[in-house]
Amino acid sequence: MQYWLMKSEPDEFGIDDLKKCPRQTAHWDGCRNYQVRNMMRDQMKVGDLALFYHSNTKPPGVAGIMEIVKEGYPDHTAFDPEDSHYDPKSDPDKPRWFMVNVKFVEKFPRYIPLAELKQQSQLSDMKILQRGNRLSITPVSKKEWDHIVKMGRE
DNA sequence: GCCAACGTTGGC
DNA sequence: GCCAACGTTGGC
Repeated sequence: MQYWLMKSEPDEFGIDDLKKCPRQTAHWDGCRNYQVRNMMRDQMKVGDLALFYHSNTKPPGVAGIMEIVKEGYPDHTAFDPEDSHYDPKSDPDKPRWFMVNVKFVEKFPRYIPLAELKQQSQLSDMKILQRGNRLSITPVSKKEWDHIVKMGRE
């Protein structure tokens, strides 16, 4: 079982939106980055847990936990010319982009701002804290996971 | 295969 | 709104 951190802009889709979805489940569509595509297609497994990270908001930070409930499958929004994530180079017969389904697990009683994560020496290796990191999904170690969950539940 | 130009991400 | 970092594109 693995742990992840998944970024989304709450103006587009935040943890409260996920909670309001039918069965509190949604597909994580729109990723157009190959490294992230590979993680969703090859590595993320049902039962894995992920931190829901709110990016491009004030302040950015970790809002809660979700669970992977469906493994990588073609991102159909790439086939739809009307969709903002449309990619004509992705063919339904040979899909270029993949997504997973996630289910709401928990919203932390306490939102953890990025600035606070940066203060934790135990978290200094986290991908999200490395400069220049732009991946929307990154793996999280068990140690980092436990530390962050503890902060969120304080 | 190189690399300049361009687009996007995302914190500040 | 700015801009650093990084990915992608496309001419050569």
